[in-house]
Amino acid sequence: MRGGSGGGEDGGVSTDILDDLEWRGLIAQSTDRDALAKELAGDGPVTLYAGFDPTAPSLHAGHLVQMLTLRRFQEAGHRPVILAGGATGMIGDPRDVGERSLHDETTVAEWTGLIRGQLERFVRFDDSPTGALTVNNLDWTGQQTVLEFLRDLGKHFPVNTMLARETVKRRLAADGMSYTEFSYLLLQSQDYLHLHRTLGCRLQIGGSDQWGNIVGGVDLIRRVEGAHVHALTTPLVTDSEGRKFGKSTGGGNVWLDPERTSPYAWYQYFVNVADSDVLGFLKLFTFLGREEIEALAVELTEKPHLRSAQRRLATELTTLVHGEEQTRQVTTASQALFGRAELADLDARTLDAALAEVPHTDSGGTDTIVDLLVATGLTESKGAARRAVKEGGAYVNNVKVTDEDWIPGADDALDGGWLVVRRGKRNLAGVRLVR
RNA sequence: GGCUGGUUGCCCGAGCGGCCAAAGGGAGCGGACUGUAAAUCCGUCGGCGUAGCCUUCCCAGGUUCGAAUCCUGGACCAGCCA
Repeated sequence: MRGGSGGGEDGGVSTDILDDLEWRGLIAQSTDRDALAKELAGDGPVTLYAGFDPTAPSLHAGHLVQMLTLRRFQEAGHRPVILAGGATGMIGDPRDVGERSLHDETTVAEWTGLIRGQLERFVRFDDSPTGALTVNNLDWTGQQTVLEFLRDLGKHFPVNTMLARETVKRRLAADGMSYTEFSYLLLQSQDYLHLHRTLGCRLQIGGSDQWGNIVGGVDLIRRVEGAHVHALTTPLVTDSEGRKFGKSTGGGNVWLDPERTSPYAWYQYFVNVADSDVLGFLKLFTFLGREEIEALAVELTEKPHLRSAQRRLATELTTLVHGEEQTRQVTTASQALFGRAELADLDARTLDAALAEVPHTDSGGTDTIVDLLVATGLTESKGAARRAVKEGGAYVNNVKVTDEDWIPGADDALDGGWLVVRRGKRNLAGVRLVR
């Protein structure tokens, strides 16, 4: 099937990438599927790309689908190109909800560098024909003049087609949209054209919300070059309640940057995935094969309380993003803190290691439970902390604390001087008593 | 450029001079039940030194004993007209 680039390097590679993607539920829309399948099966690697705009200093879990899909293609013998949107990030892809605020050049440049570093962890870079490349669209867009943009590029875009796009229609029906965002399509289309010309890129992938932008590039290439290239989108991943994947229950994003979302919190996010979502997520976000996932499905039905599927999902993804060492630490911490073992039985070393993974702080020993909840970040204000105590949601060393003025005594300290403070069922923090 | 309507807490949305830290819903949070799941039920949901005080209802002024509510100016959005 595949060209001469040697068998599946990481093993377990499916014989047909599109079938595998289909089975995983990773295909939302695509241009001529048969033609694409034929090209992918042809001699030599197909060069494909996905673009990522720097809209924040870090990527979040929602970006994983695309990155992992690039990797799936690479493992199937194709060449992935990662595009960092240094230029498009300055403009802003129109969303349904409303105009984006612009970030200044320095910020975008900085963020571009940061997300680029994160992206490069997911694919393999080497000199082989399937070795990945990274590009930045600022390199070919930054120097372009207004006249070039309007004459050479703009001429190929009928406004009526642009107006017919779903996002544009929705925005015009709601809050309207600036010319800036309206023009975004042209830049992304130009990217595809550029990569087609310079790297022979023949496939762009992206989220299903990118369909219009991607097809814009396909059309442009057909008009300018007379070539037929492809578009493939992945579905917007939501959980069974329709929430966008990668939003923590608190509402914020789950970030790849360990400074923003600790590896422990990252792991916990996936451990807590609902039963009804976990199998789908295993298909979408891991490289486990059909048999393994089916085995986990059986386990999920027969012994749901073990949460094997969730644990596996969390372990796989933490390893992928944070590495094996971190994963070992957070799983150990999770076992210690959520395990059935008595906290008092844990030794100082275990506690040190486990509590290092959760928010922790020092206390002189005169802080009340309310102060400790605030100091560890378990609650956002003293009011919220008092509420937590009043509602019976505050615990120290697994014992409920009901008095707002409770102050830890010397014999409350576990080995190593630790207190394990908990809010609700699963929000943990460490406090080290220092006197 | 003109006219009309709009801008309220995380989101949606009521309020139209005092009884408003602001109805209702959603999300979130806590509890019960479980399996660190879902569903359900109950509670909670601006901040603080919590029978009180402070900061909020696009922004800046003003009227008033008192303004989210009235007036003036400004910003932004929508619809219609040009």
